[in-house]
Amino acid sequence: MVKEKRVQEHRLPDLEDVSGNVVMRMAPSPSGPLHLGHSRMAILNDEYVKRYGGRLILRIEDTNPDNIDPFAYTQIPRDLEWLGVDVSEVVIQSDRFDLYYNEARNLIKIGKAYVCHCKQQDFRDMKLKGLECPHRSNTIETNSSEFEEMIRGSFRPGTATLVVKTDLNHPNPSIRDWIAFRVVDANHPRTGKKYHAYPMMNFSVAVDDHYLGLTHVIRGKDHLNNTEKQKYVFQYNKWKLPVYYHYGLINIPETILKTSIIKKGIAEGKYSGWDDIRLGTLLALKRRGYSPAVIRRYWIESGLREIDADFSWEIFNAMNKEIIDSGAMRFWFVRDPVRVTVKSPLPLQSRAPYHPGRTELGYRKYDLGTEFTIFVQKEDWDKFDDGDVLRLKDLCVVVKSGNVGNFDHREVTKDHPLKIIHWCPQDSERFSVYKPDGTVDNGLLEPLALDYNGIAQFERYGYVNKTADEAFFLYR
RNA sequence: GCUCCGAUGGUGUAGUCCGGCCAAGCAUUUCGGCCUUUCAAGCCGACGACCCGGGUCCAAAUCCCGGUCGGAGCACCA
Repeated sequence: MVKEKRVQEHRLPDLEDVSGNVVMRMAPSPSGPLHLGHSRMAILNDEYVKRYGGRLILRIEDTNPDNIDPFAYTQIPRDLEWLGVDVSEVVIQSDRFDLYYNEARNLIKIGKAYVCHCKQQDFRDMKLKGLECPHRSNTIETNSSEFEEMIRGSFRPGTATLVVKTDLNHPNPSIRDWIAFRVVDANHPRTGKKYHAYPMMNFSVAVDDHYLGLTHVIRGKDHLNNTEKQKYVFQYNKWKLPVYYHYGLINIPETILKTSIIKKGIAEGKYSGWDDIRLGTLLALKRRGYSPAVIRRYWIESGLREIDADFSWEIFNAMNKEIIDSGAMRFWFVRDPVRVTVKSPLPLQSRAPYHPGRTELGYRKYDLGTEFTIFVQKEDWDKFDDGDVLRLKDLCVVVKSGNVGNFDHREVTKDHPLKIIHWCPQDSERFSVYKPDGTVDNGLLEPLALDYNGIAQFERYGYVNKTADEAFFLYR
């Protein structure tokens, strides 16, 4: 009697309160292209929209002009396309100032927002103590006219904010009266100096989430407090709340993700660009040869749970290998080469499959003659002493004698295993593999590989993404 | 400090809501074996976990209480 195996399928849990189609969103700020960390929200949202049907809105949150890279407006949609995320609609917050202003006016009218002129530090101190700021009790008329002045640009930055009233006794000080608008004097990449009063994220997000008709919101745990703040706007307007999910924080080790650091590095010439393979941007991952499918699979497997976890490159790479291996042609790349002369009584020909599991793809064949030059890795060759017998992969068995390998009739069998090393023919060309740790491996690449583009496996070396001139190391 | 959240093998997760089919599944790593003219891939097998202490119950990974540990937030950033 064999116990039936339980079949495991990694599937995201169902969403709550789904009636018909869902409307979801992802809301990156255009500070730069998307990186691995961002991809989680994109994939999760996309998966659910695909499951239930509905719409996925890309909302670009560009309400902080100091933190915008114009390149991001065009690159983010491209990153998403590469990920296979289907965006139904793109919304840019800097197009929607009028909406935010009107909603603010409304909040003022119902007595739920006021214009405050406190110094930043004073405002914070009073909140901490649960005290009311002197402007909190201003009349609706005063607040309305002062807000219009904020909009017109009558106030200098730091001298006026619009504050949403919540509860000064809220146990969490950060939830108490929070700032909804501030005065910004900056040149916005899209709107220039047209606007002076800028909405804060918590305000514009609440308004947009409502007007865009979101049914479900999935985002990181770092927004837990923001969600609480935003709920006040929904409550004051009697709007229906979306269902919120907050997934846990993922620590992605040994990876450079911070946009500010990357930007600085590019400016200083430390990195070649957003696609420098040392970075964790999607552009870099693409260049190294990762499949977008692995990113999707990894995040689906990680699920929606609120646990903080470490990102596992080990598992990520294993998943990617599974996806790419069958398409990865095998080639010989000889690092740190030494010249070896092979001598044989009869002409030799080598024959190595492009893929050992897919022999229908054919073989790499070289006619070599009776005495010819090959290159092997110094590290390999040095492991043998004169008189040692070894196998040159897919070629022949030789006996080492200095820098000569003499043909030998012995075979590799189960009872007599021989060490097998790879090699490349005389007319191989110099080739470099760039690694994500910033180092470069120089060597020789076999002629039949030179025109190949795409994911390859350099035998006994590792998987790489090869272009005409160079290759980027993926992993072993 | 305050508020909130979480805790399943080395790692990532399933199961927890509605207690029993869980002497805990899957993946990865490691180690064996098979196959193989790559230290690749594939196949087979093994090792390995319910944070601690109480409680409820016939029965707890699952419910309750208390600890411990970890994380996030506490900006005129998003």
